[in-house]
Amino acid sequence: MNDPKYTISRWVSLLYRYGQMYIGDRLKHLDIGPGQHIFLNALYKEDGLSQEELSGYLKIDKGTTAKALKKLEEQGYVLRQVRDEDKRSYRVFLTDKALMIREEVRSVLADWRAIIYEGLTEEEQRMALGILEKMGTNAARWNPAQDKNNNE
Amino acid sequence: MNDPKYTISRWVSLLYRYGQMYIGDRLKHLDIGPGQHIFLNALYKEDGLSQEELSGYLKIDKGTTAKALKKLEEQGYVLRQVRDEDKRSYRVFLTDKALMIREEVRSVLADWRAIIYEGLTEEEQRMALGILEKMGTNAARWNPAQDKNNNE
DNA sequence: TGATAATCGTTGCACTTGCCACTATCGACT
DNA sequence: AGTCGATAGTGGCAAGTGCAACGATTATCA
Repeated sequence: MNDPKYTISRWVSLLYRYGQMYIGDRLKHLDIGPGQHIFLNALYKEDGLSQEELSGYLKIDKGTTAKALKKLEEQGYVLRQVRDEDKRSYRVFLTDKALMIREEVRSVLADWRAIIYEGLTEEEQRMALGILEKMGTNAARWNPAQDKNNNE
Repeated sequence: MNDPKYTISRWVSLLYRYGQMYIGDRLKHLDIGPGQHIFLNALYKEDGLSQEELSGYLKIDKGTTAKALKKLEEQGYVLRQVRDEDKRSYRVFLTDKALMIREEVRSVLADWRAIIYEGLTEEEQRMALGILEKMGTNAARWNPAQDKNNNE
């Protein structure tokens, strides 16, 4: 009787994994893996953040953030400069190379969204985002690990 | 203007990763990692499946499935016996050890669901599942990789 | 000021996951 | 029966992710 209700995490898992595959596939010709686009997009939204701020905003471990940004820097999509006010931290900036592919990266996400939104009414789409946001917020609020990166 | 709409994948990513963390944390005393509970649960629902059927049902790569089941077998939660009718494939069975923790495993998932459902009305919860299911189905239908495991 | 705690970032480790190549077996077809 | 393609499962590789330990810098405070 309660069986079907247990499958939310299965759908979430599927959506996450398939999304990673789709994005990775569409961006691999730019040498951007599924672990990096999320940082690019965050920086498209606001440039010059520190790694800690990125970790807090995306709720991603700072070690993971460091690795992703290191790779993005090696590929020339990003450059990091030490802050004068605090030499422990960087400011992460997008390069021209990153700005050049901005629309392409965004359109990949938009395409993926279109795929999973297929057959949903406008109303349902709005609701989907709203509900996901609520659930995501719940998840983030619960998680103790989040205390470490709580700089929003 | 279209910025906020792009964040679905971010919520999905967050929900997936935090769910993995939560489940991993709650089950680590049983030596069950976040990569294994999903298989246990599938087997709780239907025992004796082959690895290929599990892969197809969960839409998970068969290599990943093989590794997860190998580990579950080493830990004594599962045993695999070759089918007579087809010696290439196994039947995967739960052991008593796995059945013994069935309710615990399920309650962890139920707890996680309760956490992310917090503040949602019954109606919204139903809708959440329905919409996730639609989006998941869309994702699964699109993905070409899925052709390889399409045994549902 | 000097000692101690907190913070930003890096690195190593373990685990999950997907992809690909490979083996063994099965099925279909001549 | 013999051959060849398809299928189930394995193992190696690479990438993403979280965690914990660490170094460097900054902040706190006695």
